[in-house]
Amino acid sequence: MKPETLNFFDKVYEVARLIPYGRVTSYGAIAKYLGAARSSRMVGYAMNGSHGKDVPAHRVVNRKGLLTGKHHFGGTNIMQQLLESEGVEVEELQVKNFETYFWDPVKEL
DNA sequence: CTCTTGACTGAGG
DNA sequence: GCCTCAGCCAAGA
Repeated sequence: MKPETLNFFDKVYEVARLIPYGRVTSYGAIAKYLGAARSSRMVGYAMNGSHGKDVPAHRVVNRKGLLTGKHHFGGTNIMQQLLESEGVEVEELQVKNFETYFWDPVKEL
């Protein structure tokens, strides 16, 4: 299929789906991979429609490893529990050893 | 068309 | 390292 036909949102979803199990990445990393490094906010904005799709949005956090989007997972600590169930240690909405779990699509793909 | 909203980021103090 | 400010840009009203 032609990538040109894919919307910005769709591209975000595809990259998010490529995030390995037990790993996390940042909005900026995804944006950069898409060639829109300055549209990091759009990545998060796009995740609003990620529900109902196979997008592991819980593996996407901000550059500090903070689970800024947890409010979009039902309002509770669902996002954190999802990560912990994958082996990612999370403490107070923040991923521990973030650099260790960090997965950069630009480098890994 | 203009204006607002945001799951962000980098630079400066 | 933390806090604050400004820039970024797509989508929706």
